[in-house]
Amino acid sequence: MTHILIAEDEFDIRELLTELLESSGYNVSCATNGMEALKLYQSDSFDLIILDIMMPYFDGFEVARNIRKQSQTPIIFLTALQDEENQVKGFDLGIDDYIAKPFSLRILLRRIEAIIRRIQTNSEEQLSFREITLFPSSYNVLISGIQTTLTLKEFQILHLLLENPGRVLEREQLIQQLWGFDALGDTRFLDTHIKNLRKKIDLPYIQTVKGVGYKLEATN
Amino acid sequence: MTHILIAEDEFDIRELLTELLESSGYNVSCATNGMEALKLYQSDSFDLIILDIMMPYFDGFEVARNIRKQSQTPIIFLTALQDEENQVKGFDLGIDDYIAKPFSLRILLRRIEAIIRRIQTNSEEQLSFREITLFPSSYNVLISGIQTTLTLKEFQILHLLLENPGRVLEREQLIQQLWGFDALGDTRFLDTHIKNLRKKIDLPYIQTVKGVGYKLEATN
DNA sequence: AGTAATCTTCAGTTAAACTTCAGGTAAGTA
DNA sequence: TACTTACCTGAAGTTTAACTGAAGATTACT
Repeated sequence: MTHILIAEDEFDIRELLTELLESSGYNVSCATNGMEALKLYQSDSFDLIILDIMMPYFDGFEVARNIRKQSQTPIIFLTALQDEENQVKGFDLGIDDYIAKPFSLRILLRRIEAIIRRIQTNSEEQLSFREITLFPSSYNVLISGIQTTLTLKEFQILHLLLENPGRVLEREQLIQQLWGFDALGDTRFLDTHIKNLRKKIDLPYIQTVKGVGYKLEATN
Repeated sequence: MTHILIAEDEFDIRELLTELLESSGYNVSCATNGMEALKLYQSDSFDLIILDIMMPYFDGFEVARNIRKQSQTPIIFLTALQDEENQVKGFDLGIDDYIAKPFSLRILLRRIEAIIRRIQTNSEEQLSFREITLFPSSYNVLISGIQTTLTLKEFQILHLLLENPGRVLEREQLIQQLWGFDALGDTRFLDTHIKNLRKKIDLPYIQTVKGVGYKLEATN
């Protein structure tokens, strides 16, 4: 999970950011001043750092300079200082983006995503449920750590189930998404794929909801 | 040398940017509209793309969407459109930065540098996977230390595979990138190149994902 | 122009994946 | 309990995608 460090002395902004980022699926840690930020940075690992400039005990510039001595972790300045000098100074320290307050939450989120996208092109994403792990980009599946070969349709079905754990996927919905047509006539072929998939993963997680569809859920 | 593509219909801005970037040591190519930009993009390779949004024959959004279909080359929007909607739309297409006109030359330069800094930590002049080593600039390939002669297409395919180890490259994607057209009719020629490539490298790393494409992955 | 290398097309083959089928089973209902 | 409906399952049948060797077309080089 992407871990973000926020250093910001104003309580309201800190809370706002934390809430926004956590609800977007990020893991957030907060510091209320520069020194705390550096301490946190040393004791933990982060994928992205958001820094206010004007903070007590080391300002954003100091913190950025310090971090850049040791790593290339992406840094975003989020600050009320709009003048060109400070922006240039920031970028020359090696920061990745400079966002002026007041800022739009939507755009802040997009800019964060843009940077994360850029650094994460190499790291492979994965979906997990219990002992099932699926790697969308390599079409690999691990069951209890053992690589398992699935056919395309099986893979796609499992992919959809893993994207919606616990939620029932209707038969028609599944067929619509994977075959691209509305299920009109005989759709028994879906049963066959489910059967084969169940056999291969050999775990009781794919449950039938009679009359509706299938869901991914542990029995207990 | 870092190669930048600028697509901008206004003569003055185009000249200004070109001069600025060339004097900063970049190699610059220009397009005056969206279609020209896409053509240039197909015929040459770029490290960064700067797009105006409002242009004749395909606007910046269209161009960005098209480029993102085939690659992750960094894109910056440089536009008079300041509203939030367009910014969000841009970032959701996968762009890296959005700069509103009028812009400061110094800051533009810093933002460009920030992005280039970010991607150059990943750029290599040598790509390896197990006993395969490929040298992009000299078109050489070593297999278990032995120099191997590949044809251009074979080399390009292997290059793409090595840039994305483990990731499945879809047939259409491969054809789009190496031949520059959408795969419509018969694409059996790809099979032939893969066959020849497999024969030459003689290692079981190029794996078929039936119905999708090919990936580079060791069997065990 | 002539030759060699490379790329593309072709067609037969193989193998995998997908769908159909039909009898059986489990769940829900009266 | 009988009945209905939906789902399960193994096996058979069908389709489709990819592989392959060879031949034809194109391109590059001398």
